Amino acid sequence: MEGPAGGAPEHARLIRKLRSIADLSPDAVRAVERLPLRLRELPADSDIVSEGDQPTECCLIVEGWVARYKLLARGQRQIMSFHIAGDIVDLQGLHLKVMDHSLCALTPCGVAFIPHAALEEAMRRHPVLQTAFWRDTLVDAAVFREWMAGIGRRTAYQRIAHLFCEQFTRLRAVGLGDENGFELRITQAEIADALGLTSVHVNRVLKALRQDRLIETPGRYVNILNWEGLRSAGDFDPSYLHLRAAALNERSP
Amino acid sequence: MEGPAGGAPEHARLIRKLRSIADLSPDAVRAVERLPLRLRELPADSDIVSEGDQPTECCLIVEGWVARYKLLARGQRQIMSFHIAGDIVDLQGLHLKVMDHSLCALTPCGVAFIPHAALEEAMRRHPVLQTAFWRDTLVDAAVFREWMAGIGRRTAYQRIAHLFCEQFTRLRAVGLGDENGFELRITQAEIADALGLTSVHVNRVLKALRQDRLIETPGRYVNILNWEGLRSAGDFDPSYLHLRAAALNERSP
DNA sequence: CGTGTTATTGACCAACATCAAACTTAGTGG
DNA sequence: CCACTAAGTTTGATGTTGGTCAATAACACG
Repeated sequence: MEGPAGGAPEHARLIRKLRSIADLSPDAVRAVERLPLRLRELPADSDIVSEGDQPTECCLIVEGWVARYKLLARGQRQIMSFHIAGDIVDLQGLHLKVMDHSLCALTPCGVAFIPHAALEEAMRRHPVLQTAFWRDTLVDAAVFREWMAGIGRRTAYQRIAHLFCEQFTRLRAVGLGDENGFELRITQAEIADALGLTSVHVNRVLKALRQDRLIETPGRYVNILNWEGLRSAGDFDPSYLHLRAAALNERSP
Repeated sequence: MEGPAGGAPEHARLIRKLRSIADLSPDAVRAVERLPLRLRELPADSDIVSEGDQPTECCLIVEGWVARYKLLARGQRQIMSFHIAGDIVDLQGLHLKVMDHSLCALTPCGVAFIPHAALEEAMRRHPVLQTAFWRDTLVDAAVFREWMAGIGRRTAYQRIAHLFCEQFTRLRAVGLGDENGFELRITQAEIADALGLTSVHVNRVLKALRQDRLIETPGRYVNILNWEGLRSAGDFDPSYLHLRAAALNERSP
């Protein structure tokens, strides 16, 4: 019954993620492995949680890409973060009872719901887990701040370069993504909604990034031709991701 | 020994703030009152904490306005939040050891430093305090998200209207601010850095807001002439502040 | 294959930035 | 109390990034 990482693959993803940002005791790992998961498959474009909901479970992403977004008055959408396997996307629901935004599957997704009560019990028994989960919500906030700085003060070219650096780094930190690139499982319109741009402009900037030989984009794949060039174009410094050194090293070429 | 709110005025501000977002037991209130505070007066334009620091205390604002900001590659500044009396501005330092941004006094400020150890001890003894502080960091994150949506998708006019609604609501929620307005203790350049604009453009938009009879700005004061107009111009809905009903009602005209 | 989605490109436009200068306000020191 | 100064506000002229509108091309999937 025990998988290669000492639990079901769903638990393993979560443990890998928590290990990328915090140090877990063996005891805590076992507690995570015992968390009850209610597994579900969601089609693309379906909401996982919606603004106004009062969830009683948290949602762990097992497979696929998820977006956190708000809809504004004139129907515009702002995506505030992308999430990948291992992320628990609504830990905040533990303490903020009403959702002030929505979460949506961008690709077909495997997700696992964990009752708030089970998480609370695990945290009570293992304060290190409490630290890890709180820390995780703080890292999310740090990413919000970095995105805010990008949207407010960086050019479209810098923003897209920065986004690619961030996604690549985050995927590598949890053992996904390849040596020199990653599969970008979102459309240009979704990039636009994340960066405060239009899809037309995203398309033009991507062309420029290709022409500058920073990336190649065969199909849905982003192949990084020149990491240092992309990093400096995007003014990317991964400190704000607060990754542990071990996880960060996964990125180096 | 007990003041009007049952403690020194510095503690009272913090309690008032925590009460605006969470329900505190009398026991927890007493624990907050016993938190050791190291008081300091800071001149305007001085950093309270800087990017790269590894603080061992948290900073409570007792008087004045504070900005959270990042400096980017080309010397541009993005302000990510404003803070007022009662806010603990770097609770995240409890779990993220290295600051990924800075905090700066915009006005002369009274601040109180609280050792991490004292906060941790209080939270261990009173789990409700732990909930309240975690919740506070989650509300901060909710505000980041709202600002991100504004910078990414709202016009300059909407953003400024929204900011004024937010500041007014937050000041009222902790018992500061007047019936129909508040003292705006920041410059137009600082508004610009918060909203991803230039000070020139902020100035022009303020003129438009005045001409539309939404506000008056005698000196540093923002007088709200038409709350409903300002609210709808800024597409402001206070849900994301996650204020308790009692605190929210302080805003109604 | 067809049909809907996504990507790409062009022509034109608007919001906001940049540059520069004048004006107002708030301190500061004599 | 008044000059002097520095900071902040206001305004105009002009430039640029990125938006809008629209059409076509390339995919993806049943």
